Order: sequence, then structure tokens, then C-alpha cells
Amino acid sequence: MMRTHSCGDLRKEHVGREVALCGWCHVRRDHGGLIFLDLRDRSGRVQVVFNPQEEKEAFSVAQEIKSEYVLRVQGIVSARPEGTENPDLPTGEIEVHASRLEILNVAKTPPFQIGDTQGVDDVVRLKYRYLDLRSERMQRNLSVRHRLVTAAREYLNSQGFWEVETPILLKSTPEGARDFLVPARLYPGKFYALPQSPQLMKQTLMISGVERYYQIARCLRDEDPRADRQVEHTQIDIEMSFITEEDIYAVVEGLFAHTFGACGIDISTPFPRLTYEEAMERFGTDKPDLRFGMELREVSSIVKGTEFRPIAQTLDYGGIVKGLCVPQSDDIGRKEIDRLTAFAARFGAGGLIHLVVEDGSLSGPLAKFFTPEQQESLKSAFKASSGDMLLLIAGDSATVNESLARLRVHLAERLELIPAGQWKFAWVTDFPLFSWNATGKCVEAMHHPFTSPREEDLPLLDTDPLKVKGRLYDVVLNGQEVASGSIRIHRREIQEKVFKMIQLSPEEAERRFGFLLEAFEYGAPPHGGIAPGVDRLVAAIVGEENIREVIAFPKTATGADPLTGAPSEVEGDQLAELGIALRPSETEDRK
RNA sequence: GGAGCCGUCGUUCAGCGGUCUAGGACACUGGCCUGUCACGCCAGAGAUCGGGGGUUCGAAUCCCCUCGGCUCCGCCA
Repeated sequence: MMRTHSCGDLRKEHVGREVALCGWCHVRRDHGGLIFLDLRDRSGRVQVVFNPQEEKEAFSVAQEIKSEYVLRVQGIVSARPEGTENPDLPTGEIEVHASRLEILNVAKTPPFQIGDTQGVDDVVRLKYRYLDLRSERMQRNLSVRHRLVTAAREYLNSQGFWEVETPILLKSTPEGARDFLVPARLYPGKFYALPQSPQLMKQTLMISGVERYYQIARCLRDEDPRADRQVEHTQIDIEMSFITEEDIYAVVEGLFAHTFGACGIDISTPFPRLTYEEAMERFGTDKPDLRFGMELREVSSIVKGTEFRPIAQTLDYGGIVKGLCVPQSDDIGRKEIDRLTAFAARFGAGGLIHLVVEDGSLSGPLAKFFTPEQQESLKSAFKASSGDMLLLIAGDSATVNESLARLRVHLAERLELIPAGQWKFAWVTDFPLFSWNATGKCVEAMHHPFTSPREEDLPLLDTDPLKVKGRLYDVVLNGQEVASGSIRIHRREIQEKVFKMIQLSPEEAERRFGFLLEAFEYGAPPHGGIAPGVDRLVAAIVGEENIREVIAFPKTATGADPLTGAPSEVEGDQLAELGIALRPSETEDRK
């Protein structure tokens, strides 16, 4: 037997026990006549003592040990001498007096100290990911992820869901994100696509009579990564038949309660619900952070009539004036205002009006443009008290909301208004089905084109499509979208109608989604689903800013993998076999 | 596609026109040390400053290009 115990599990009750342990040398402290060595495995660390008077042989082997050597230790668990206990270590009350030490493998000096990657370049960490992952932090992240996914399976299984795998090689349907393409060797000139999500397959499974499906699914999108976004990410993909929104809400709330519970976090259900409209109104975003206040207020009607040109003009062309109230803003000086203005400008805000609330009135360079009545109304609109600061932005509603929403979060972080250890979930519902696309010429699907319009809005499809609400719902957690889903269309004529709305010709629709349209004609049940994002959920639970920290082998911000060297060039005959020739410029660029 | 910031011993940080023969910390090597736990003490080795070009009498330091990284905008149905 290689080992009898795990390092981190040893406690006082093991004292006197003969144990065998395996692990890595975390650190060695050589006192000349006495050597301490912290042995580390997945469970934690334990101190091993080598005393030449007890075991000469083991002691002399211990003299050779360096960081990250792989070791097997036999010895007796002993209570530490009075006064030498280490309260910072779970195993700090005991130590192992080694009788035998085997070197299972030697190790080169690691490029960084295990567990101390603070400030180490990400490329170095990713290149030596296997060392990075040995750290307590990363092992905890992996284990929390495992617990969450396991709990998700437990819960969904208990609710009658079947886990079904769907293909990794699919047909390309360039609808939203850019597809990753895979050349099909047997069909020169043709390509598979990697799934952006199992959307079409899970709907097909509903038509197949599966009724309750889930999958821990990898989703791949060939778009630029971000801190909360990688080219590949993992979803708990869920779809159900014969249900309404309420069934989804119940399953998801149960799922989150169970999975967070498995990670040691109690959350309260049901989640509060906000409509999209209300979220935009109060927070300027469809993923509000509900852990703090500073809600937005529209004050267009209050400031109407002011002489201040930017506001007057904005209101004339149909824009709005909206703002928020920063509590106890004493430490926001002139410089800070400039910085906040620049921050808001990044999201299109033309300017930032600041007004300091004093006992009787408002002060600030622009206060004079508001009548005493207006000042009073502003104060009461924000329920502002002396010492607060009002920040107002004028412009079109999209810009105003975006910049104020960002400003709200930015300020809350700066002023440390966000309480730690809170899990503020909410449903955001009643999204519009369509929004203007980038060109502004036609509408596009807000979520995806398979989302069902509300029954009562069907007549609006022809008259006022932007007013049509979709049967859409998101889960937001602490200001992040952590799940998104919808009730789907299950009737061919409505699906065709929606395709038409987004300027997808019948021929194009047939080519891309013909199989689904046809399947709808063979008795498609009403169905819908949702897909919580594993990476973001785990990151939130363990308090990581970047989802890279909760993925075993992530990519850099440019989609590269420093460990394996992907992406890489391929052999000429591999390309020849696929019938692919690179354009000269492409190959030149890479030399 | 665009913007900002960054790139100096293994790691990290300082140096920002000459004093740099590039400095500190950790790691590393050698020595000493029987109660440490980021052990301590002494000594030592280790970088031509991401790469290329330019300005200058002189460049780690200024300029241009390039590569790589991080963050953000675009993008992400």
C-alpha cells in the first residue's frame, strides 16, 4: 500500500498511529541537526520531522529533498511539543516523526512557488498550469466546481431529467456568434461547426419525447474573450416539455439552492422578479446588482425648463435626464469628478452634472441653472440628504442608462458599498423579443430566434414588432447574468414568421433550420429551457474575478493556450487531405 | 478591428538619457544551525533590460515598428 492516510486529514486522534503518506515537498526547513518538511497532497499539508537520533537513514535522505520532490513518508503521528503547535494549519497540533523516506520522483526547481502566484504573469502560470493547479487556491476552485456540477446532476436526476449528449460536430448556422469550423475530410470543401450551444439539438430532443433533458455542455464561440467570457465555456443546459415559465423558475431555483448548498452557501428562494423594463428603469441594465442601492431616477420632467443648454437640447430632441444619488460623497473631489466624467464618457455620456446636496439647497457649478423648486424636487426625487451628491446624465435613453449603470457599479466598488458574502439572485423577465440590429435597418432577435413571443403580442408582430415581448427570462446574480433561457416556439408558422421578421429569407431559413421546421410539423410539444453558466457561477462562489481561475486549462485573452501551444500550424499533408490550401498572404503573415 | 496599461536575473519589483561594471526581495548554490513552520545567519552564482530599427558622443531609459500579455470598446443569436 502506497499510503494509509492523506496529509491534510491527520489530527490529534491519530497520535500514536503508524502512517504512510505520499505527496510533494511543499517546503523544507533544515536546522542542521533537525529537518522539518511540509508534505502536501490534495487534502492539505502536514509537518514531517526528521531527527538523526531517531532515524539516521531517513534524516540523510531528507537532506537531499528539494521543493516539489515527490515523496513517500512512513512514520508515527505525534503530538507536537508544548508551545510548537501551529494554529494556522489544520494539522498544526500534530507532526509525523519519519522512520522512512522514499523519493518517488525528483523535480526541477519550479518557475514560481506553488501557491504564491500573486503577480506572476498569466502566461507563465498557464505554461506551467500543472504547477499552478497544485496550489491550495486552484485546488479549491477545481473542487468547488466539481461539487457544483455533481450537485447539479444530483438535483436534475432527482427531478426526472435525463442527461443526453449532443454532437460536438454540427452544421454551421451562422446566426449570432462566429462559428468555429472543422473541415470535413470526407466532403472536401464542406465544414462542420462546433456548437455555440446545444440549442437546436435540445429542442429536437423535446420533439423526440425526452421531456426533461440536461447536459453539462461545452459551448464554443469564436469571439474575443473577456474576463467573464472564454471561447469555450460550460453550461448546465436544460430543456423541458409541457411547461410554462413557472415550471422553469421552480426547477432553476431548486437547482441553485441545491448546488449552492453543496458548496456551503445558503440562498433564499424564490428569487425576486424584475421585468426588463423595471430593471432598465431602476438600474439602467438588464443585469442589476441588487447588493446595494443607488438606484437611478429619471428626472426629465423635473429639470424641464432649465436654461442649461445641454439639458434643454436633450429634452427637445426627445432624450432623457436621469441620475443617481451618491451617499456621503465627501471624498469625491474635483479630480474624482473629472475621472467619473471620463469614465461615463467611455459609454457615450456627453457630460456628468454633479450637484452637492446641502441643507437648504444644491451647490455645484451648475446648480444655478435650477430653480429652488427644481432643486427641492430633485432632492426629494432621490430622497437625498445633506452631504449626498447627485450625478445626472442627459442624452438618449440607451446611452444614459448604459453610462449610469456602469457608473453605479463603479462608484459602489470605489466607495466599498458592496457587502461581502451576499448572494442577490433575481429573475429578469419580459424582455422585448426584438431589438434593432447594428445597421439600424431591421430588427434582430434579442435572445435567439427560437424564443416564443407572448401569445397576446402575436398581433403586434406585424404592426409594432419592437413592442412584442418574448417569453424570455434571465437569472442575474450580483450583477452578472448567470443563466438565460426562454419558452420556445413550437409551431412552424410562428417560427417562419419570426424568421421573416429578422430578414431571414424562407430559402435561407430552410437551408439552416429546415430540419427543425419540419420536425415542428410532427407534433412538437410546447417546450422551453434555460442554461446556467458553470464558469461564472463557480467564479462567483469562490470569489474569483476571472473565470480563467475556475477552468482547469483556459485560454489567454487572445484565445491561445501557452501550455500546449494551441493554436498551431498543421502539416501540409493534413491540409492536402482536407482539400485546403492556405492563401499565400496568410502563410506569410505567420512566418 | 480599436483603445489603455504592461514586458528588466528562475519569479517579482526598483531603475525612466551618462553615477548601471543594471539594484532589492523571494527562489537557487555552498556553509553554519535540534523546534521551525514564508525558519534564521554567512557567502555565492544568476539579467546585454521581449525582438528589430532609429535619435544621440552616450539608450533599460526617448521615438518608430513588431511580438507577447492584461483590461476595456466593438463583437458575444
